[in-house]
Amino acid sequence: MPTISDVAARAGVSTATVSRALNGKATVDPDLAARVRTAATELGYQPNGPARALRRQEAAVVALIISDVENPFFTALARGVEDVAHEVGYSVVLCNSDENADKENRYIDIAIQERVAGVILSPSGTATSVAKLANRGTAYVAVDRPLPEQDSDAVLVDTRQAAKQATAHLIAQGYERIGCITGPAGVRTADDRLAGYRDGLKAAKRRSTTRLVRRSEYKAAGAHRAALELLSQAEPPDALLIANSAMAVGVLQALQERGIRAGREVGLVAFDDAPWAELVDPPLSVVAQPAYEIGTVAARLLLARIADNSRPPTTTTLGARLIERASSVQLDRR
Amino acid sequence: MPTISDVAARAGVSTATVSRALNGKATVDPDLAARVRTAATELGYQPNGPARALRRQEAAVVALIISDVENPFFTALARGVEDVAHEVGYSVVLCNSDENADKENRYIDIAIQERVAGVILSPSGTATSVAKLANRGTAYVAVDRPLPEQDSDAVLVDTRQAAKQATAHLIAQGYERIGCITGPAGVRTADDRLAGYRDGLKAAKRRSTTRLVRRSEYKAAGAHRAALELLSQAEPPDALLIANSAMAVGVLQALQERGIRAGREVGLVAFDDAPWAELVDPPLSVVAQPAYEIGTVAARLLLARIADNSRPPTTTTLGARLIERASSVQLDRR
DNA sequence: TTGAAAGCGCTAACAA
DNA sequence: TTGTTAGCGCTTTCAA
Repeated sequence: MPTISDVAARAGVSTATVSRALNGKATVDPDLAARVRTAATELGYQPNGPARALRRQEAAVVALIISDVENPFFTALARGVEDVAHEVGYSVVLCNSDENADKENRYIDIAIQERVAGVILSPSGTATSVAKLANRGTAYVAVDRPLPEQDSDAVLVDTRQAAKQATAHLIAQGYERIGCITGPAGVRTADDRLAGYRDGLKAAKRRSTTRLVRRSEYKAAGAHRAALELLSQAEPPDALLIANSAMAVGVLQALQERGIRAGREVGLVAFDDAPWAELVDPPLSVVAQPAYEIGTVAARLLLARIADNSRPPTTTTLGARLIERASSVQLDRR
Repeated sequence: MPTISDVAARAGVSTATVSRALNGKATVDPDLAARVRTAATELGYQPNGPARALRRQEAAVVALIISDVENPFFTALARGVEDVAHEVGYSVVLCNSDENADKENRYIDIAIQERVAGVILSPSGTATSVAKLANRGTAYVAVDRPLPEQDSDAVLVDTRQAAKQATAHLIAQGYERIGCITGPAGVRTADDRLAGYRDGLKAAKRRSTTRLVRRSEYKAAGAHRAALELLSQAEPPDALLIANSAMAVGVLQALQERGIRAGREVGLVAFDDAPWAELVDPPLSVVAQPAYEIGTVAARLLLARIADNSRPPTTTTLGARLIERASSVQLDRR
């Protein structure tokens, strides 16, 4: 593997000049610079990243720690981050914390060890391992969920408001016993969606009851179990607000197994506009979140903080959009 | 940020001893080792990754370059790679080449620059930028698609055989004019699935005609267009073999728009068992690929090659499984 | 505009 | 078992 010295020898200059030429410094004689570039190409020279990072005390890399790579919401978000980061020459390292505080913590350690320029993460619950980043002065931005401390950059969705709106929609459609299947306690989006659901009931002077609420992992299997439980009750729900699209899969499976037609016997609204939402029968009403945009905004925020760590913290809250489809329209109204 | 010298000073030993203690070398006095660990914890010491990589001439990192982060097939594969890599203390860096040879090439350069221990990639077509890896002696493994040169490790699926089987199934169900919507020319899986489709027709003494074949990106939008084209013909297909699940979404949309019932007027089989495949009406028949397993096998192969670059190249071919659901059962047979 | 030289933090060869 | 020391490849003063 050729080094900068090999290039220098071949071009007949010092390593300092090679470094300057290859990094586009203006203070290099054009002829020399050309000679250096030629030599580099001929040798197939690739700079040694770790050596550069060691010397510069920072790598042109940002870490993105998300809680589920298999969740389309997060992959869309990831693309947003990538697109912005690449524009300015940063690489993005994707890490999957699996909604697991230990894994998250481990990835934060790795990010610190690798001396990345910054970290974007969807914090998994209450663990404050993020404090380590703050202590070290590493730039970071929270996405999807805020951090316990308020003094950090964050890009969020007004998910409570969206849940309230979705609930109001179900009420307006004439559903009587509206239930909610949300994510684990302590995960902020899960709590907010539940709170918004309760807001919606309250605004319509409905009583909310824990008998119609279930929590599970943000996955199909848990939601499947939760739905079966709810449907087995003496007074089962006639509509459900579901906290993400993976859970919606579980709920739809449960309905199918029980032979219950979605939208007729049980109205449905789920968070996240999955590509297949229009394909199920009846088409699934959803709350569409601006996942890609969350990623781009977060990346820009991170870059700004990398450039100036003293800037005041910013929280950006984006809106979500309710898309009404047939799964939430009462039969007698059709 | 504390360095190894700070830890050494605090523990009253040399940096060499700190290094040995923290890396679990057996030749350190247990008492000293304990003192070192205490000092490290008290200081919140985190080793400097680039410095270590520079000295060791290799980072405990493998790069995974996939052609589409938003494709569940690749995210499942990624989890397989992750799980195996983490077991042995390697980090995984996920890169999204977007089916774009330039981006792929760029990521390969980055992988080389960062001196990763190895690369797993789904090669986007014919570009042989992979040769750079070979030249430098960096370990790599191809997944999903083989590389032009045969002398490298690869983990593949016998996708041609699977496509043939799926086509035979459609024929057995009584479909007459079976079409195929596959990925871009030059992408090996796309070509293989088409070849398998033709194999299937041939085995049944059917003529294959290009009028029933379309290609597009491996995305919903392209498949949507392709399906509309096929359905607009004088003699439209009465069944379709679709090369992945994102494309299946596009095709199902097209059928919906045209008011054509899948499985009745047009039989369907798609590659990849998406979580929603059972939820559409009628449930979608699929060719399930062992994505997670591809990832685990590839990771183990890569680790073996990192350990011994002289071992003979291995190609592992895994099977796919046809899951027959109602979308490929002729109405008169139900 | 260029070169010489120091040094980023770590590990490993060598010496004690 | 421990310490001393060289050096991985690069960037960046500092001096010329």
